[in-house]
Amino acid sequence: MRTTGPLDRVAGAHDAAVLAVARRGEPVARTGLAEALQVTPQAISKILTRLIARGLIAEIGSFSSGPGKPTTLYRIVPESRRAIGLHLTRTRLHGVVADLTGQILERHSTEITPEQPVPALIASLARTARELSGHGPGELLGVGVGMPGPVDVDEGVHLGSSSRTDAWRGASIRDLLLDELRMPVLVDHDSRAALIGESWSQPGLLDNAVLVLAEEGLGAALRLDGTIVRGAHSRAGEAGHTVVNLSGEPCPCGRRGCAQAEYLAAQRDGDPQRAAEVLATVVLNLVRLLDVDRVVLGGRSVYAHHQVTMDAIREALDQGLHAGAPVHVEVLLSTRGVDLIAAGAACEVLEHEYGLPSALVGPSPR
Amino acid sequence: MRTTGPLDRVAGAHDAAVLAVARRGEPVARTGLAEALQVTPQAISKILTRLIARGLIAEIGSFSSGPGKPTTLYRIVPESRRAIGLHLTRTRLHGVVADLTGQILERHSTEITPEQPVPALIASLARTARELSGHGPGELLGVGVGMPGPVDVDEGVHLGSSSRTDAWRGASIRDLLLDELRMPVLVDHDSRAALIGESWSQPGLLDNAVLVLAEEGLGAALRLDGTIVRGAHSRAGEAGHTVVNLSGEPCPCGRRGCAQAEYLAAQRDGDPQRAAEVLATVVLNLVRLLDVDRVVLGGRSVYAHHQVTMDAIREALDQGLHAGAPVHVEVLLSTRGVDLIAAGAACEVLEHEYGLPSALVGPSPR
DNA sequence: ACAATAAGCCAACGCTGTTGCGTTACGTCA
DNA sequence: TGACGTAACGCAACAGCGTTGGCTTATTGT
Repeated sequence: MRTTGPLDRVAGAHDAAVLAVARRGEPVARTGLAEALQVTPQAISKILTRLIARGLIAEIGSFSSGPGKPTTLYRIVPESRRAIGLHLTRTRLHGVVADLTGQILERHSTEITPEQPVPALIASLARTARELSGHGPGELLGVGVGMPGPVDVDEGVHLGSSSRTDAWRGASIRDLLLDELRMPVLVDHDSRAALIGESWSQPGLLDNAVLVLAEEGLGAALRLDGTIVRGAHSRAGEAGHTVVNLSGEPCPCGRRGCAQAEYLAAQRDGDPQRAAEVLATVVLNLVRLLDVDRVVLGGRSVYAHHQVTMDAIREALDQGLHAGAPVHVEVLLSTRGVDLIAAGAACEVLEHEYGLPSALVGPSPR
Repeated sequence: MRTTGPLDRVAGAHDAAVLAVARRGEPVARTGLAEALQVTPQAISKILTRLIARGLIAEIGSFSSGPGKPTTLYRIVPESRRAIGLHLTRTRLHGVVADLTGQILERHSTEITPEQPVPALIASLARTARELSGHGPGELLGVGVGMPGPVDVDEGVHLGSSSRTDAWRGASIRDLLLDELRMPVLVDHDSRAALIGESWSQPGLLDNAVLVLAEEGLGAALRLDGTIVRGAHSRAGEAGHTVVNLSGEPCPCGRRGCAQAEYLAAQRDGDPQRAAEVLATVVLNLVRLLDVDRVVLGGRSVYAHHQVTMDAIREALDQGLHAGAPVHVEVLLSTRGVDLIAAGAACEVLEHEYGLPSALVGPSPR
């Protein structure tokens, strides 16, 4: 987004809103957009002119129903921009290239040695990014990295996990990778990247949603009233360390009955049913507390037992919400599979460039 | 806020931001505001001119340090606007008048008969509002009502509690009271009103905060990244019905080990220590999940045992956050006491009129 | 008394979306 | 086949936002 004038914020927000509507894939028309953005059709013309000049939107034809001049139709140009997304775990590095709509154009996967020191890690990330950077048309916007554990997205540093010593703690992954690649880099928490990715491809649908990610641990990301929640220290989403069983399993974090401890214990005991029930409790707690209307599930551990997991969650929601009003909560399994986080990281780069700005007035008043 | 032009959104946001800074009570100067809002001093002059014309801001003098023309100082004019706030429970009706800064000017309390039918309830509310409307100078903006149970703030209707039959369920309290008083009315959930009130008087401080309210039940309100969370169906904040003890006390909502059930059971057993520990678990769960840096406690049940409660929460936070990074979470007891919710409801009216707008582009794209 | 300094005002500017009016392209019907 | 009504669209003038550059004002220090 440009930052010259003061009204660019208005223009930028409108541009982003039009792109969001267009991203859904269906052709868009002037009138519909005017209604969606609450501006006059004439303003939409100006906005579309800007977007067309930037190559993000193109005309695709016209549509006539009844008398009068036919409506001109426009579509997003997916191939106009690209972004690289990298999913980093302790043992693997999975990367994708995504176009402007979040569609995956190319994949690349590598094994990495666990507990790799930071310089070697940066080299691996850069190698995968370079491997992917050749594929696909359109301007390459940058590289997004999604990784487990708390991450400060503003500084691009990994804050270190709470339960163990960590070779990556405090590493300024963003700055190091930026120096290496000479390209914008964005580093964020894995589940947050995943949720941004899921909502990028279906704008508006996940305005009030949580994504629960069950990989090595149990994490979550929150989108409330349209905004991703990061929290005061960029640590929001630690659903794995909320207590669900006061007298339960001890957790490395020092407390008893953390959801993650209960979940892992059930898995260790070979009891996927109990694990699913723990997950269902976490989900129901989130729904009750945050009043989201959509829940997205992802992560290897969910994919492995998706049937029992989905059943347990649906049952818990049916029971738990029945007493109250007839609110409907949709439970979705991520359709991206193993690409979930890598694609999300790529979409986060797109969102950073072309997403809706959250605040109108610059920073908060101190 | 005016709605004529398209740029009023920019102006409105800036006006609100200046008011927010001024609300802290200290005199404000052009330069400081320019820095806080990230605009030029010249723009601040224009903004202040608008606000002075509306009577919201006044000049109070000048301040000279070193050579050069002295800095002109401005202050908010608290007495320029007023709002009425009503706190409704099953047995009592407590009302206040607050000025533009949220200071309480007058109180009025009444007993009401439990399970009062809706028409009588409206009459009681209107009587208290009229009683209060005479006090204090300044334009009276409207009436805010804070009440327990889920409330749809957009429609102004009480949605009915989840556990019992309810004479007020579905009552359009806002519309009925509006017809009666011919004055803007705003109805919201009690804990949400409370949090808005607390943050109104200290702008910016509670940008990432939860307020936990322990009255008849256990409720919460969330403010994340500066925005009050309402949720998809205006039901966010049901912290009382999150499970903390999978094999615990049965709850009227149908599940076992809900925080509220555990809390009330501990109180019933005359064990304030255990009740405090349940509350501490709820707070720690909220802090972990949402990464807030401030927690505000309120409600009669907290005031009665504030020492053990605060101690238990501080201890839990010390233990629970020690393993991770050195993040500091401040735990505050509300200073408003029994006025908490009534004052909050009044502030919610003020915020509706003079608060920061959340979104830049009108509605969300469908 | 005079210079140096800092704050604030005025006027012109670029940008936003809006408004009013004219143009274009279609379907319909005589 | 041609006139007419209709709906989408473009052009130009407009009001309002913060910005820019130059000038005025009020204080301190020499």
